[in-house]
Amino acid sequence: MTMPAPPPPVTSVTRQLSRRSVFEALLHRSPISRADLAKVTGLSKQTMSEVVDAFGQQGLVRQVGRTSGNVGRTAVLYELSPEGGHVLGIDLGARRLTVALADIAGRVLAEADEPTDSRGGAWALDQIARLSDRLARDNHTHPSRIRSIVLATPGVVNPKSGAIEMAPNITGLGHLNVVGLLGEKLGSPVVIENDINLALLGEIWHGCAQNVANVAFLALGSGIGLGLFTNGQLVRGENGAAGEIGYLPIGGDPLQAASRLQGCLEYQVGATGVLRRYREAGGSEVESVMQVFERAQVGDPIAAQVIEETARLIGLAAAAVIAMVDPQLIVLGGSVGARPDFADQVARVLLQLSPRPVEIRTSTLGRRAGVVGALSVALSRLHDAFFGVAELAAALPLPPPAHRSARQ
Amino acid sequence: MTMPAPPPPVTSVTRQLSRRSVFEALLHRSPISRADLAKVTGLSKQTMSEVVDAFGQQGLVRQVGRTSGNVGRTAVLYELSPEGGHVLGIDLGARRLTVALADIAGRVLAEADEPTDSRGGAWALDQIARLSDRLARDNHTHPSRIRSIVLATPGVVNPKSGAIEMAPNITGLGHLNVVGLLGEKLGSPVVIENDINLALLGEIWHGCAQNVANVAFLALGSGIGLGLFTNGQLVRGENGAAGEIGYLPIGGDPLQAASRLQGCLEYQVGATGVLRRYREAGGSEVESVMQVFERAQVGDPIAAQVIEETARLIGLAAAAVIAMVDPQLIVLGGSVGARPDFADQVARVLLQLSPRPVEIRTSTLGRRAGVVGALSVALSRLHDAFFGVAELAAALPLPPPAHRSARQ
DNA sequence: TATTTATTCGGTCTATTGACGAATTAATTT
DNA sequence: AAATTAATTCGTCAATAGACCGAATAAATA
Repeated sequence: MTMPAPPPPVTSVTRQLSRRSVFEALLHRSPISRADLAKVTGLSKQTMSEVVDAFGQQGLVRQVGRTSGNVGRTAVLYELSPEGGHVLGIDLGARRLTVALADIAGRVLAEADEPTDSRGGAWALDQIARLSDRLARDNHTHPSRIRSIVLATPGVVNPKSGAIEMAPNITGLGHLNVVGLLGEKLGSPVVIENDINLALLGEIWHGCAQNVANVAFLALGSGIGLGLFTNGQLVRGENGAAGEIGYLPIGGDPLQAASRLQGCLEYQVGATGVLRRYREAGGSEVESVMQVFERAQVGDPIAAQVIEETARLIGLAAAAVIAMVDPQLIVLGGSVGARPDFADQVARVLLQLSPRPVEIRTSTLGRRAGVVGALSVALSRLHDAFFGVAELAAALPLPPPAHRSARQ
Repeated sequence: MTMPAPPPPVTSVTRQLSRRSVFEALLHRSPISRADLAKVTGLSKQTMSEVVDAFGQQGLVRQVGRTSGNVGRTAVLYELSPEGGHVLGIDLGARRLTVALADIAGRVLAEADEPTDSRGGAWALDQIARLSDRLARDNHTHPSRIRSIVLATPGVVNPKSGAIEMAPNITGLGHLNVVGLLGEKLGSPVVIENDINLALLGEIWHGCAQNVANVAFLALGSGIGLGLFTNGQLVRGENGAAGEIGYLPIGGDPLQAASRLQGCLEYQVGATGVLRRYREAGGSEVESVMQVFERAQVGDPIAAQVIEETARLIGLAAAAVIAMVDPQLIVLGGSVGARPDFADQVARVLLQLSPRPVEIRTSTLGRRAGVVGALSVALSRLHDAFFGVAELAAALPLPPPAHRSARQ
């Protein structure tokens, strides 16, 4: 068994670029010969051989056979080796914990889930460690091979510190240094990101929002939240609180106490809000929003009315998103939002509202979206660690504002 | 007089990087010796000399004296030469046309403005060409030295084609190929961008939003508009229509005919909306929003009430922006928005609304913001043309979603 | 035999290193 | 005070290493 690949030794910028484009080509045209790699990347065959040899020694690529049938000498085919590294995606929800394992090529090797330990906090972290460990061992991967871990969690994640600042649904998570603790338990760097943001990235990677540069993900479940992707980038906001659209001043008096505390929109369309509205409208006793939908389907007019109103408010929120960031697509997700019937209602509302309506789709990954998005981020972090060209990414900064102007 | 620098001959990626960092150092530490450049950039003295010599031959840098007083041999000091290239920023407003000229180092050389030719369309373009030409010649710069031009205009600018798709305030501009016509008249590449977006960039470059990665610019004048800057990038949206917050479903019934057409929020807080509300509330005859403000200042209670309501709605819009993109700062601009008294009112409203209020500032550049922003974009486009590392900027894409998963 | 793959061998470009001369200030001697 | 020497810094030269490409060559196969 090869050792885990050592941190790539310092190579010059240009070699790093070559390595990077070769890796990319390997990623996309999996079994491929060196000659073809040279054609695809535009590098010379010699450079190609050097890079592939280096990758081979690092354990990043492996041979997978030879070409045959073509005129001429046969070529050795290469692909990315699973030995190159593994990544872990974790979705820590209030109810359910999901963990997924993938190799460096993005092949999902395994996925597992359990009910979240209701004691929360440190217990949940232990549970994550246990489940991750099991997943790795069951797939013939030593946990030490895992190089990058991303955790999806509800709440606001500070983009600078990586700390969880508001985790309303999981008790005692806000007070823990999750990055540190989990990183220690699992033995590799952990990054935390908001679950809705990751669900959005999941849909972009493997779901219904592929190849779209401007998408919004509107999640409606027990609460409401938004993920924004513009210019091919996730919008986190200064404090990681972008997308907290529960606080949109829509659907009620924003100065009301309940609105200020819980958020004006969330007060209406959050699960408790929907139930409250149903109750206040004279509906019979129910325990979950799902039940309200069931009632509506069997002809309860009050339930239908409550749902219609919910769709109207979500339509307004979608219109606000459209007015503000002009997405190409809005994905509806979450336990309520992902219902096709509900999405239809929202789309109808939007049609009446917006001068140029935007396509609406329902999440195709459903509750897997978060964990898939976590994998995608873990993966791209791993790739960046290997092949990132950090200093190049920076845009050419403009001259300093302190400059004296000729006339002002 | 040296010839305008030729398009930089194809150099290798690594040399291009060196050139780039040397240029950057020159930009920021204006008069600097080669030895210091070497220290700052980390390049060797030898490479330094090669690059500086090349720059000198291109006319990009020039000598500006020698050091003295220090121990050791004196050093020749260099700075960016104005011969290196000039850029033009143009703000084509409905009322006023402003043009500014800067050199490659970002030094603003001159600025001029005139009332916009009211016949609009082709006449306005002619006017731009005339004014630009005069500005260049008055500053001993042949128009052919201008290498990059950015035009600020109201309306939606398609980010892909660069065409103006909705220019409500300037007649006949939407039907013209402005990029082509103006580029031909002025002899260098023209880029068009929405005026509010450019005002935002202006405030970020030289105004009140320096060194902030997440800002929103809320412009309130005859209409209302928003500029968004997140992760250090401008948010344009899929069709360039990001920030069209006149259509936010705030301040009225969004299903009303007037709301659908003009935008729900704009119907209330746009200039005509403010005047209508003042009239409907029984106010005496006025012609402009400014007059309403004047009335309020001399004690007209109806005017004060109308303005208070306007501030309330802008506060709601700001709250929506905060909920959605979590900026660090909101800049108020436009003829109405830039009034400090009005901004104070908005800030007060926001304090009551938002769980974590965001700092609010008024534009410091005022009506110059657009043209300054245009300059900043023209400048960074010029820099990119010289020193951009286009192919490197692309992020490492994730593996294709078509990959088969082990379990799904 | 024609074709394709892979390797080897120069040649070019870029950047670094160390040595060196040139220019200037500081210190010391006459 | 003037002259000489030392120290320091700037910029160039020459040699070298890393990386890339193109051409030539060997190998393998329809």
